[in-house]
Amino acid sequence: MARAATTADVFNAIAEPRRREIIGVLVDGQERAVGDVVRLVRLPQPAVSKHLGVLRRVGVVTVVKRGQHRMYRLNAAELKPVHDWVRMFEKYWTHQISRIKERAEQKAAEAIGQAHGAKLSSGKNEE
Amino acid sequence: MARAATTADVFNAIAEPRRREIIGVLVDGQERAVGDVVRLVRLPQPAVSKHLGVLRRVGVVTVVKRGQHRMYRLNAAELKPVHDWVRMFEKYWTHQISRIKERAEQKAAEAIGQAHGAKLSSGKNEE
DNA sequence: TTGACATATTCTTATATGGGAATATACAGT
DNA sequence: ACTGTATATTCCCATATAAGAATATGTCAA
Repeated sequence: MARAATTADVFNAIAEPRRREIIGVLVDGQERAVGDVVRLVRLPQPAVSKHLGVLRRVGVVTVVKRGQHRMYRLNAAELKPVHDWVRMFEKYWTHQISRIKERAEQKAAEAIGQAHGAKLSSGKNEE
Repeated sequence: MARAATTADVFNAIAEPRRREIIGVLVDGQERAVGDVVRLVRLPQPAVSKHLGVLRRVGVVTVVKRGQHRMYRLNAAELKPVHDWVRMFEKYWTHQISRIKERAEQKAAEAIGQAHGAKLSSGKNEE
């Protein structure tokens, strides 16, 4: 297999910097025509159309035709999986002070792991 | 140009599901040998080594040799950019009740937009 | 040294880009 | 119908995978 399609999921879709830029333009929840996005992100129109196409296929944006314009709007809910996933690591940077706390938790976890008989590496040279 | 390298930045690195899985294994901050990761994620060892290589190049994990093992540890700080970016959209799902609030804000923004001279065509249609 | 184990690297191959250029499609106004 | 505007699509191409197989490298132990 090759790399997953950019439309495979949100994580792949937002991996592209320009797509994040485009999302940024729509962050206010307002709908915008393609041309407006083009002006704001300063990319060729075909490029923007393609990127919007990817975002649409993943559900991150929605479209509605209005006259000769296509109005795109952010569907932020689709970004929640990313937020949910990365929130697992929030504790690591929320308070720099918490490093001490982390250490403690780590030690605790370590102890539990040992008690549980979790077989880690074969060597038992670890303290 | 082709697609950006998976090692181009954290966003590209975590786009791969298996890599997120591997990160998940290291979420407790504990260091683990490659073999342990292999057992936990149930992927061929070369695949795991490659994925860990990508994560290491991006800085999401760190390695240290210990005997014949290579101990990998999560460096969660490198994931902060993702968290920071996606947090821009947090408000859209934090309280479902906030939809009302959003509407209000949207209206306000819309008004400002109009005043700014944003041209929105009239008429309403869909397919 | 020999052998067993742990991990990385080097192929190959099928697939998917993203950008640019050119073109097609759709719609609005006259 | 004709023209201008807005947006999407197609084609080409350089590049980068990710998985699998095979192999190489590195390290411990007897």
